[in-house]
Amino acid sequence: MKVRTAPARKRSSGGLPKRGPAPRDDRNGARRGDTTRLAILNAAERCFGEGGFDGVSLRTITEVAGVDLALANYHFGSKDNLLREVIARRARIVHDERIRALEEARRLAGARSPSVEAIVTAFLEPLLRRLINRDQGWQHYASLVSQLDISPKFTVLTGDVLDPTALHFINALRLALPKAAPRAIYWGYMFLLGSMVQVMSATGRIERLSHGVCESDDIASALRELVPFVSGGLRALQTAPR
Amino acid sequence: MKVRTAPARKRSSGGLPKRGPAPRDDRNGARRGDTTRLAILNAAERCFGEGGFDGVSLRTITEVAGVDLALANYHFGSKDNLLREVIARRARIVHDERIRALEEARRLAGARSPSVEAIVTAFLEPLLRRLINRDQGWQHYASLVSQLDISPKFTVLTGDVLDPTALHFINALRLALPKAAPRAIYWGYMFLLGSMVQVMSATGRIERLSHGVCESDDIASALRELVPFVSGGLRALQTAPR
DNA sequence: GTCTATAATGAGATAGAC
DNA sequence: GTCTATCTCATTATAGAC
Repeated sequence: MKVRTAPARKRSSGGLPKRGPAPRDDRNGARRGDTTRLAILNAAERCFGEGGFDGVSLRTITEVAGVDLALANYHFGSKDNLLREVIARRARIVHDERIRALEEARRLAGARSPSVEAIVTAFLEPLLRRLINRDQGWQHYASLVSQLDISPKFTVLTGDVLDPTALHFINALRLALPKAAPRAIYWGYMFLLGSMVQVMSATGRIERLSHGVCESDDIASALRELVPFVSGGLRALQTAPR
Repeated sequence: MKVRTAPARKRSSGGLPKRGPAPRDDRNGARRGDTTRLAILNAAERCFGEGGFDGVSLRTITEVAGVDLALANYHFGSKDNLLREVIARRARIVHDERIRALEEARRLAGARSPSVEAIVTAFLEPLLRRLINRDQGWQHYASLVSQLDISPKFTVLTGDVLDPTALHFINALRLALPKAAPRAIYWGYMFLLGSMVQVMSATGRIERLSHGVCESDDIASALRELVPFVSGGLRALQTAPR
């Protein structure tokens, strides 16, 4: 995947669009193009989540969106950039909510550090709650992010968007686990990510392994195991011999 | 990815090849085609690991292998089947060694169950040890398996090969953690997988996050954190409120 | 902003000579 | 078993009419 500069859509040039008054097609005042744009964005999210970035073509995406093929490039410039915008849209929301949850945990803890459980929950809940609510868009987003997280090709892209969140929580964990070495905290954060990703990727594997005792899309149950697992794991890093 | 029946290579038809005596090209008695076959297998492993299954073409793979394009289909029938053989080759080895390590742990534990640490180590070590030794083939394999593990499209393929191992270790964990609910064990195994996958995928992300304190390819250090993390996490599942 | 049409390239797979 | 050549179809992206 080559990283290119985004062409086409000239919207951020500061002022108003050069053309005449924007045509409206619903009573909320959205421009006509915005609904196509949104349709492509949603279709791309679903297709990328199910098939992976390289496994899905713009043709498929625009078909699913019910729009013309050429509109993908018109609105997003390139497939790469479409992926970027798919990620950015929801990543912003999760980031903000995680930071707010972390601040709330700090407020509740007063002068002391929040517990590991509180920090881990502040990280996991904002995204997993939306999966518990069975929001399809978020489910596809979660599946996509999981795949990008593992793939060596996409770390640059995901890093730009996800690293700021990571640094906040690594810092919080450091304070909550004063006896753990920095190295342990960094790896611990990766393990937290990895465990979460297994829950988010919804591959259906746990159904097979458990003969139906567990279900990939029962995120509420998974979260009840995930928080103690990760918290217990992080605590164990404090006492590990080194 | 369509699952197809593998054509072309007629070797398993029971008897000897129909053609005359196999041409030899080295003193170990390998047939000429076997070295091409191996070259393709190795190139595919590397390319798939770095670019993902859909991100790499047979053209690229055969170029890397230094052989003609048509030979990929001649020897493996299809791209799908090539992937299958790439995985199967090493999965067998890891499976066998994991089972042997588990049996050894049982022998050492005598009448009691092996410790969680011993079970987790028996699972992790056979594969991670090869990464510690910086074996490039295994590194690419590990990266590939990590990606397949997350992708919804490939669970059927990976399941066939990897599920038997999983069931053995889930069973062992059940005995080592008698107070944990079955549900907790299944999810715990997934979290173990997820944490391991983060170590194996070697995306370089931890370098960025830790400003060089940790390194993606320092698997020995990662393993020293991974075993206590996972073991502590699994133990915490026993006492989790439900 | 949307459409038709097409450029330009790449994909997996195969037929047939050697 | 290997190679050349090619089939057939899909790919991203763009040009230009409306």
